[in-house]
Amino acid sequence: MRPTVHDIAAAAGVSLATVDRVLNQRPGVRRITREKVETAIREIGYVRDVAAANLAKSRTYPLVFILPASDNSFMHGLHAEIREAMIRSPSERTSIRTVEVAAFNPAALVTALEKLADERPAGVALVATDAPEVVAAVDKLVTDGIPVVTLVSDLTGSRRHHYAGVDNIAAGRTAARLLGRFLGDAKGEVAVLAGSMLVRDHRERLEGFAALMAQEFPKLSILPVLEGRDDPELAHMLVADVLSKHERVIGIYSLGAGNRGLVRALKERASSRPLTVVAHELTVHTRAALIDGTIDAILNQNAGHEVRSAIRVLKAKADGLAVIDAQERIRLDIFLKDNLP
Amino acid sequence: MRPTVHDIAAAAGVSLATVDRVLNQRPGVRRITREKVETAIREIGYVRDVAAANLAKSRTYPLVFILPASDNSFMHGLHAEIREAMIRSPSERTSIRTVEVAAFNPAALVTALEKLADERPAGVALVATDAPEVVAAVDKLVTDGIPVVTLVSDLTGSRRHHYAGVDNIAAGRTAARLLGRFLGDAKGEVAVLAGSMLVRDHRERLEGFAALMAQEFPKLSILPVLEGRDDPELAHMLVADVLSKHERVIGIYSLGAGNRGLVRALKERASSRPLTVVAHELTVHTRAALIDGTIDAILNQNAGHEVRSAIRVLKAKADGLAVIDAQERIRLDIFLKDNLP
DNA sequence: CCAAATTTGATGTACGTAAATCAAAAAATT
DNA sequence: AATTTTTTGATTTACGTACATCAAATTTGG
Repeated sequence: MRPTVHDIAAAAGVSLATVDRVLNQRPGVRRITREKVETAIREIGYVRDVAAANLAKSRTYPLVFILPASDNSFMHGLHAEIREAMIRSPSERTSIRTVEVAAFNPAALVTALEKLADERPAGVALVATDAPEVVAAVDKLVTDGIPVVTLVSDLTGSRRHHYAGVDNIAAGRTAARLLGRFLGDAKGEVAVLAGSMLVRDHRERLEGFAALMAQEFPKLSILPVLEGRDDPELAHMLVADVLSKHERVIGIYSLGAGNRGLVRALKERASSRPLTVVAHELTVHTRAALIDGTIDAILNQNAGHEVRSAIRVLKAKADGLAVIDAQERIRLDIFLKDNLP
Repeated sequence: MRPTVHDIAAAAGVSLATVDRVLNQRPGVRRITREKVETAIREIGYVRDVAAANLAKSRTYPLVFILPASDNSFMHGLHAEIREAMIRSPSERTSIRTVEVAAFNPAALVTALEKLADERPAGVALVATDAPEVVAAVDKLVTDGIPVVTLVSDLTGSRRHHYAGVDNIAAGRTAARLLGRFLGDAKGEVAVLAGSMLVRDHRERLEGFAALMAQEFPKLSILPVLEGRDDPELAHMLVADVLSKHERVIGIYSLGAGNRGLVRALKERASSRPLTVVAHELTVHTRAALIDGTIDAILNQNAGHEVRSAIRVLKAKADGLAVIDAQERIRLDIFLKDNLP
């Protein structure tokens, strides 16, 4: 049987009330007594029964998700997963609220973060826009004792407790190797379509991609990055343009969202010269393109896992509990047409 | 606020005791009353607070894991993950016991399963050996109301509640495409190293691999399968032999465990002709070989996820609760040297 | 319509923790 | 030593559910 507060009391030779005072950091306990109790806790290996404690406290975990107001499949998917989590809220004792802020806009994000200081939620998850003032705002929350996790895009240099997202440098390198290996001995040019170089995850993917390409596949040269702003129309135009102007393009890496335009441009092109394409994020569009052979591989981050992981981590941090690191590592999914879920 | 038993009682116009009788299927309630209560439950959307219920019942979930006594890295890893889960047992209210049975031995497995009927654990997870008598034994447990999940290797045709493992046909197909694409235009032979064709997961991987190879990469021909019985020594011998005898081997698919022998054989070979290798299961040996370039890709199933998923599912089934399907899908990891965890 | 059987209600205890109150004891201050 | 202050103990209620007991009400059978 797992030890309870009664066992601590007996072991430390104090009353239940004193144990409670120590456990919940209530005042009115002498140093010596406090230490006696703490020793007893360590010695009998007591761990608070979180379920019972939450029951007694009628505790719920008010969580806030701050998301960019972006209109692409991935963000829609992320929203959908958060809605799913809201449905499960009653049984998980969470109460989740989402806040939408303008995308790629540090100021808007900072404003949203500052508002939370008074509200004091049990935890905050945010898709970070990478800027010093955002780091400061996040650090402020952390200092105030509010658990913070970054979602999808990290905020390096900040004191956030956790990052629920993939390693984007590794993703870029993986894309490079897939493209390089799939292209075999062929020589030629590779086009890169990104959303915006202002977002950290896109920058990191490009960084990893370019590094590995240069290092291992020197016979492939990378064309200047196309910034499609995750907009299907713009992406379509850019890709169609590069394909018509550059004869020697034999590979494309699409590292952002909004791949609808890319797929359309690929299907419209006149030349029948083979083209190897690696793209990010599994959506209805990329999935169809993978199946019909327009895209060769998709790198994906599972939004559902990211959301559930963020919630688990926030709850654990709010209670000062440990997390299972291996469980919370968000893996990079590689999908070929054969292992689609 | 989430409705409680009191709310049901008020809504149905009965006492708490009657609600309790209905909820816990205790006798002594008239049909009409029972229906009145059940309607109220549905209408106010009551769901039992499992945490509170488990507290009141002092409930623990006695779970049994039945594992083959195989001496390879993957099974060691699986054991390690179960030990980790045992450490977490107190806070998860589980009490986990493992049973080791002879590998590839239906009779031994059946004996172990039959013993469990009396013990009546809250759930059983087993690495299935594929045989009709095992199906019968599993179905017996299911009929007795004991939740059963298969782990790593499935038992098709049985009434097990869930399978915590990867889709092995898809894994085989994925291996085939990786190998085929990595080899580009090259023509030649491909060797396949398996553990045993008596195990379902190995059979399925081969099936998927052979099918996709024939369909999409006809210029690559598959040599007769080598059965290494997951034994490093035997695998070493078989691979060394096939490499020396077949000049035209340009690819290898290792779909079983015990890849230490394979790696050794690859490093020892004289010829410098390039060889593309896809193997299963990330272990210290395959990881090192991936990094040094001996292996080109590793397909992996995450044992930790499988164990945690099996536990979650067994607990949910024991309580008659729903599981989050997307969360419990065990994904096939594809590791290149760039996305290693 | 009465007795027996069944059904329902009322009530209390338990699970492990949180939180509050009030009294008693111990320590610190004068 | 007397007083004030601080510390500790004892006890109670609560969270939402499970489970048991006994009394009261209702239904059923004869």
